[in-house]
Amino acid sequence: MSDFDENDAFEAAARPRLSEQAMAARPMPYLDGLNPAQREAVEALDGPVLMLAGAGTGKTKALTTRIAHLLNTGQARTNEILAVTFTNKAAREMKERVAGLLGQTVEGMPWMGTFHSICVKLLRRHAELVGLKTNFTILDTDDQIRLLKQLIAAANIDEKRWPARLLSGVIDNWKNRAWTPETLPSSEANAFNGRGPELYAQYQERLKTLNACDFGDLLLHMVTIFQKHDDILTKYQTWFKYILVDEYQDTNVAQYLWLRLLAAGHRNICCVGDDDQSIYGWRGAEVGNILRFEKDFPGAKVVRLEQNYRSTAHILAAASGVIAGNEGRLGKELWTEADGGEKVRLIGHWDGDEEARWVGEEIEAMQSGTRGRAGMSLDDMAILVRASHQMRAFEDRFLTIGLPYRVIGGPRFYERMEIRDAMAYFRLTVSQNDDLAFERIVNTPRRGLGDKAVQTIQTLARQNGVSLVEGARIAVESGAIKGKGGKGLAELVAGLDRWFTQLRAEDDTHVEMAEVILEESGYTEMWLNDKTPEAPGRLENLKELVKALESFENLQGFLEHVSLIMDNDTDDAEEKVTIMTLHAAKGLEYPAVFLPGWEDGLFPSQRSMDESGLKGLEEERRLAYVGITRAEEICTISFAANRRVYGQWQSQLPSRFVDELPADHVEVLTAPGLYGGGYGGTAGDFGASPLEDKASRADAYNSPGWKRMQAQGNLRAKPSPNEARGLVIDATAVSSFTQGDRVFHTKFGYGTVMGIEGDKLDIEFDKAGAKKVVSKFIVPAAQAGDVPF
DNA sequence: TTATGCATTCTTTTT
DNA sequence: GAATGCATAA
Repeated sequence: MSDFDENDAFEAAARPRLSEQAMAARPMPYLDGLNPAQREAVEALDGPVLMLAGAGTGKTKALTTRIAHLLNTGQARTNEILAVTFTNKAAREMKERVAGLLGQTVEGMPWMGTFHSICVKLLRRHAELVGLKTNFTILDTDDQIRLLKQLIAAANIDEKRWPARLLSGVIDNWKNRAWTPETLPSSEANAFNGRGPELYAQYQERLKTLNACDFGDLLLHMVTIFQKHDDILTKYQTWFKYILVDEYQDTNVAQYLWLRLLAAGHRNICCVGDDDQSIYGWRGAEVGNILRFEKDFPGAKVVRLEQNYRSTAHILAAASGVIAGNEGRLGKELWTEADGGEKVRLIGHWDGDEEARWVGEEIEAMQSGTRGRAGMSLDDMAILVRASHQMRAFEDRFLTIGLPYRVIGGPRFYERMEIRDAMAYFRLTVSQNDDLAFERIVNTPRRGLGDKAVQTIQTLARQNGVSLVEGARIAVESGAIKGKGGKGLAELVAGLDRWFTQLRAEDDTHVEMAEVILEESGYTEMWLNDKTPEAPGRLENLKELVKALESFENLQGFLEHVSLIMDNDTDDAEEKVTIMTLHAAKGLEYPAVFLPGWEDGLFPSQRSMDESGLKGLEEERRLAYVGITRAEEICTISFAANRRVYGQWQSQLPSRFVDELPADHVEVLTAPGLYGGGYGGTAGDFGASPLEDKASRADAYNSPGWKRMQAQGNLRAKPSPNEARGLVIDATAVSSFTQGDRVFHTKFGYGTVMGIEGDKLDIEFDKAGAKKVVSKFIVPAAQAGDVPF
């Protein structure tokens, strides 16, 4: 662990610099593959540098080469470089690539990581300065909300009108701006019905007593410490000789201050970013940070990377055309040596289901090779959506046709209920003071402890000034809780004590302990007895959790890791199409990209425009830009005329971004099927006058027939293929099934009947796994067998 | 205390 | 259409 330890760091380290033996002679082959701009960015080691790197211009290459160069020339040792990224994935990739460039493993770049992971490391050393102990816990959003709910209730505020989620957002915002309760400007006094500031202060107090902090605190506390303790700041300023920041356009004020404080020493700060890819304004990111860089660091060298190595000329031109609609850009002109390639493809559909169906067919076609193109791997295709609820239509469809897919970003592993429950048990075993963990699992599994029992425990704890576990102990000993609940609580407390001593004794590994805890607490049993279809999956996840523990030395280490890691890279061997949000796609690239749902209100998102006006619209436009520039060869944009919104059918207009696509670089595909041609005629029409065309398209959606259907409330204008084929049978026509029958379900595909309970069937679906389904949605497989899904 | 059914709100985007 | 919260019943 070549960390930044007091000894390690300041006793000018006996460790030799990488270079001292052979610096001058050391070859620099890594410089050869760079273009002039990249090379300039790599070689300008000293002083502030702003690298404006457009999409696909080899930014990571430049950044990693720069680090390799720093190490190779002996300007800095691995632990004197602070390299900050936003995601763990980016940090990992960076480490690997630096190692690759140097042809050796870079053992420990201890200060390469996300803002958050680096701040945790720092804060553990200085926790006492902000009233925490070094072993503080990091709350996740769930805990945070629960805590705020309590505070809101205690303040006699109607949680319905002023929900905890809202307050949590307000507080997050303040933290992103680096405002503590003490430094909160008066302009914020009215927030949360005027009670915001006071609740913020209470919340921070409460965190302190819980020895906990939330995500925003990690940054905020460090900024506070740096601002108040000159000696500490100086220490780090001196230590970090070189600072590198990835995705600078996404930094918020707190991160910006943190960086500026640290960089004030050597002034060797290199920020990499692209103002056109700033898509996190809603999370407090300030594009202003990047626009202002030259003012903040006078004499900064600005390098522009503009040669794109990723996309074809048409795709690049389409993206440039869209982003040109934004004001106040730093200005970059991306170019490529690649020639034309395919134009961006544009297609409209009747509704979201049809869109999903079409995309599925298109993917299958690409997989087997079309239009003179060789077959592509599913791994090379991605569907990028604006909002995660759009994913559903695709999942349903792909499940039906058995097309393998992976979803990036959905509910993450560590956010799942069973995992969080298990973790609460672990947390409580490690530290009985973890009140939030206790609250989470007192009655999970059911122990007969309801609200009233919990209240009794809380009162006892408060009266005696102890933790909830201690309160529970008192309740048990005094017999304050009677009956089943009392017994359950006694067992829980005894269990916690037992596990704690057992863990201490170290007779068992922490992995074994985890198993013991889940077993003895009755948690595993709870899911074994659970008959819902999700139960087996949850048990699987628990197993996976225990397995994940193996790579850690102890429970504490694992808990720490989990609170920061939000990755869910599942590197499964099978080829799969990727489905994810546009936000999640930043930094990634795929030969073929589908961009569905380009409809006004959905994309650009109505909410974004309502809340942030032109600024919001411009951020949406950048999101469009990010989406298009993910594509290397084929980019397909689509929109639907009708879409379910809140379960209600709504007619949609094509996105204004569709009109902003430069016609010369777009090929309009005529939609297949009955309604497909209704929005704009030929490619020529579209090319000639996109604006006029928009009107005609809109008219098509406002046709009398369409209006009539709306009025009738029969918005499902077109029968589904199954309805058309007479495959949807009504409830009165339920045929009877027996165990072992092969059946078909429009959503889950083919399967086998495993069991029958009344009108519900337990079915093991070939693709979708075990489900319980009402029999009226099921058809015998034979009947569906000739359906070409 | 828990289970159930009804009504309500809502869905951007996430370290 | 799903998830949450609330009221009522068991």
